[in-house]
Amino acid sequence: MPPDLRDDIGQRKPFTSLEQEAFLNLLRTQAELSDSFERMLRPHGVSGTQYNVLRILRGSGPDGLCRNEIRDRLLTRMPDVTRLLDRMEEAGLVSRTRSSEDRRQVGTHLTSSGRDLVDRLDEVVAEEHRQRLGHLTEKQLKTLVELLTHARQRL
Amino acid sequence: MPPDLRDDIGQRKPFTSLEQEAFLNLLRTQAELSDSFERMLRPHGVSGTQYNVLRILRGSGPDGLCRNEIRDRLLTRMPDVTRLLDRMEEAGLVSRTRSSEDRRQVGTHLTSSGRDLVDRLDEVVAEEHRQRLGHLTEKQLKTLVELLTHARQRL
DNA sequence: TGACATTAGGTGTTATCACACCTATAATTC
DNA sequence: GAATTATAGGTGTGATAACACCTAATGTCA
Repeated sequence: MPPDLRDDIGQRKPFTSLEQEAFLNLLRTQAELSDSFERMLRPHGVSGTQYNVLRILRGSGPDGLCRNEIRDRLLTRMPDVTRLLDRMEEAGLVSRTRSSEDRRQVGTHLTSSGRDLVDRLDEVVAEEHRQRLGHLTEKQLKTLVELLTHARQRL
Repeated sequence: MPPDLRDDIGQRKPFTSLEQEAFLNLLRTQAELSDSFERMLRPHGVSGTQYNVLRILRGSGPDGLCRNEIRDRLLTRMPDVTRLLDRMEEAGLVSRTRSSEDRRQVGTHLTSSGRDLVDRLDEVVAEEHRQRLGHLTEKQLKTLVELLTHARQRL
């Protein structure tokens, strides 16, 4: 029998509701998986959010995407994408070019170095996910995805 | 049919593995729920982590807990609990007293104001969870908790 | 076409996080 | 019981996140 969250965080009282228990379990599980993910990325010099940006840009055309498009596609809310991209530009992972049609827009796209990095990371990332979630069966993973998707339906 | 994560973040390619899809869904769902939770707490002047500390301290004796105990019970890793507690002390939510047996230890406990706050928040928090997760059935919530607990079993 | 709103991007500033390192007290061990 | 190790807490510092606000370019419409 796996230790449940209450044992884990040394809580004595029962949870006050099933909704609360689900929320706290979600927080805990995400925190542990993300911590591990960030530690895996660290030696490669990028944060989880930066890796997310690299993947987003790899999936888009050679002109790249504008800041707001990137912001909207990020998994987590990030109010200061400008300086996130500043840092990535400084690290040589992305570069920016102001559009000539709409001079307000600045397209951000991968440099070859950025593309190399994200390509190289594919394998490590896949291995990380196998390590962390590979013990769940296909059916369990599918159910988990379904339930998480369903959980997001309430604004 | 609820929109899946790929629609949500404008991703064109399919996920590379079921494990990855589960991980990304977990990140996304947690981010949305936490954002909402933080927004709910904001008018009350505490962050999610601070609220977590308030609950931890409410569940412990009148002597409170030492810093490391609090750190270990937090849902998310937090390397700088000292200054987190500094801020809460400054806000009048907790107070600290150095132990006389072991002069290294400092017990942190709720002030009456801190206790009032966490008690008052019970209702709002319960309502928030109902709002956000109340559309899941009891069976779904239980399954979700089980799967999240299981997902945490791999170190 | 000129005023106004909207949109894209950026900046200033403060709070918070994160890491490495430091100090004081207690426990251990020779 | 002196030296050493372990433990509890704290500090210094740079990086990042968060919030409000600002500027420039484009759209809209009286």
